Amino acid sequence: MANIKDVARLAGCGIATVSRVINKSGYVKKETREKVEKIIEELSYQPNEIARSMTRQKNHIVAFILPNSKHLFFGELLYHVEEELFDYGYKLMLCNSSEKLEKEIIYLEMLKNNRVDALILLTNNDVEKYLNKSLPIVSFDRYFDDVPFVASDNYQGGVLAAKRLIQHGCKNIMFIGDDAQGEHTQVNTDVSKRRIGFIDTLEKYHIRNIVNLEYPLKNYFVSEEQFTELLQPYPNIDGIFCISDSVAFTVIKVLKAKGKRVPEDVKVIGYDGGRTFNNLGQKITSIKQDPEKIAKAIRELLLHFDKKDKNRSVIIPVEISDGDTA
Amino acid sequence: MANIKDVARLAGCGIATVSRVINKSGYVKKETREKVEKIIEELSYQPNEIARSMTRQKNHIVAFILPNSKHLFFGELLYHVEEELFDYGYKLMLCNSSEKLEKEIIYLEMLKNNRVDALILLTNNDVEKYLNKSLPIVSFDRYFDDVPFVASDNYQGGVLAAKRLIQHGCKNIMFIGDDAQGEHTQVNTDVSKRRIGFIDTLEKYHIRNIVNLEYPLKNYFVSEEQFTELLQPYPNIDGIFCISDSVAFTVIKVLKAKGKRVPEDVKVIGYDGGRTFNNLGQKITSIKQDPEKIAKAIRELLLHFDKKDKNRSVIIPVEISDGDTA
DNA sequence: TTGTAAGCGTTATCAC
DNA sequence: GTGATAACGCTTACAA
Repeated sequence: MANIKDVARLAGCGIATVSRVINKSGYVKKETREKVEKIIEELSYQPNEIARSMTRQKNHIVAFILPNSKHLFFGELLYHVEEELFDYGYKLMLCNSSEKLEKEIIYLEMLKNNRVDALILLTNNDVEKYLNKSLPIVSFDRYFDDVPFVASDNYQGGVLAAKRLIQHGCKNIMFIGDDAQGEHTQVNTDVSKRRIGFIDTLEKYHIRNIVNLEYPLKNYFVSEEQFTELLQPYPNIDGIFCISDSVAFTVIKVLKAKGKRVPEDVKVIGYDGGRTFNNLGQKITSIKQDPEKIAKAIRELLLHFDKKDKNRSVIIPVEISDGDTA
Repeated sequence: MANIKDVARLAGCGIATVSRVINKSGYVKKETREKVEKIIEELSYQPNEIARSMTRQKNHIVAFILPNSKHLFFGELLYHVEEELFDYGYKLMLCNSSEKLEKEIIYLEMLKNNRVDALILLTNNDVEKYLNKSLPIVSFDRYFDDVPFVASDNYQGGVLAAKRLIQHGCKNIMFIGDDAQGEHTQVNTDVSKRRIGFIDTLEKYHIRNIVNLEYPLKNYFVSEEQFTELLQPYPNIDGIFCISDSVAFTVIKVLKAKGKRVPEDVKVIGYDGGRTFNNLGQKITSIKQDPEKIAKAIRELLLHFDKKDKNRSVIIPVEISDGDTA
């Protein structure tokens, strides 16, 4: 493969001049530039990015640490983040953590050695002390000291869900979901605002019968057995807001198994957007996050990183996605 | 950040010795090694991977070009591929093509400049002439000259689907799906064997009424309008095999809209595994690909790449995933 | 405007 | 066993 020396030699100039042409930096006489460009074309020369990274100590790569790419919402977010970065000349390194702190730590170390330019972090683990704060970092949905974050408007999501249930005449209302706790430790998350917005609104409308389940979920997941048991003491519930679509699905299944009709007897609202690729049955009513806007906000924060932004947060609006369950 | 020179200076030796210690290459006296290791520990020195890539002209990064990470099957495959590579010390660069030839070409160029070690290719476009064949490449489901590939056993998938329909008494059988054509050009794909295995088996069992729809799909997708029209001439169909779950969903919806019961009146089988995260309605009966095994096969082929393997292919078994539609 | 040369942080080749 | 030193391919002073 041709290198910068080859180009310089054939163009009859020094390598610095070639470099100037490539980078459009400094002065180069028009004739010289054209000559160099011609040679570059002929050799179909492309600068070696590793060498460039070497001098710059940067490599135009952004790492994205997230639990996995299998869950629909993550897969979508990942897709849009990649598109955004691509448009701005950055590449994406995919770091699935499977929610394991251990794997996150290994990746965090690796990022240093690989001189990755920036990091997008989506985790429920407390990785605070492993974070290299001199790197641009943007977190999604989680608070870390001096790390700007993007979140969808979780509080408003709770408000919307509450209003919908109230509007549909629900009187005995339940919330189910924990506040996104990590593997080993608790971490501060914006997700807990779903609950807060929901409860606040119910109270504002003087709903008195509220069941607030803080059952610790794993991966926002609850099994049918668990929920059957959790529901046992509350036979009169007529409206449920779930912290995720995944939980909502379980909830609906259990309700049906108990002979309840959804939405006639009990209304159920999930969170994430009710996207399940081509559903054959009921479509869940859900609070919808917008992965494309989220991706855009993350990219902006990350690539125009400014120390002053360290405590900035960007909140992306949510909306209710109509389905068949509430 | 400490570098190899710092370590050498503090350990009172030359950088070559430090390098030997780091890489466990060549002879180093035990005492010296221990001294160096101590300093490395103290400085928490980690070699700069960019510099290593510079000398090696390799960077331990594997690029994965695929349409997107939003579709369930792709998201799963991506997940398992990342896990496999991680276990072997490689990082994954995610390259969403959105099926656009143009974006694939840009990525293919970039891979050269970044000296990516290897490439996993999942595309319906004919990128043959943009491929740098000196790089280890593994393709999924597509044939390119001198590029080994991994595919699930598409032929057997067709056989299984046929047998299931026959076994359930279907007499008037339809296949729907094209043979995975790209944006601009046709490309040879293993996916076409789904059709072949299916038809072969029907013929073997002397089924005479076969409707073979080769309607060109985009992204394995067919709209309800399109399929309504396609079905029109064949009111007696009682069994349908679809090239993907996505198509199967549309098919089932149209059938139901026409007053047909599934599976009582018409049996439908899809392809990919019937995974739709927590389905509330019918679960589709489907031919299931195993993304974990596929990922493993890809990794093996890629990391133990051997020129002799250029024409190798690895076929991963499929099985039928029981659902409610056939 | 342009070229020389000094890095960037490693690995690998040779002498010693 | 070990230490200079020359690559690797580029960017960027600095000098001319």
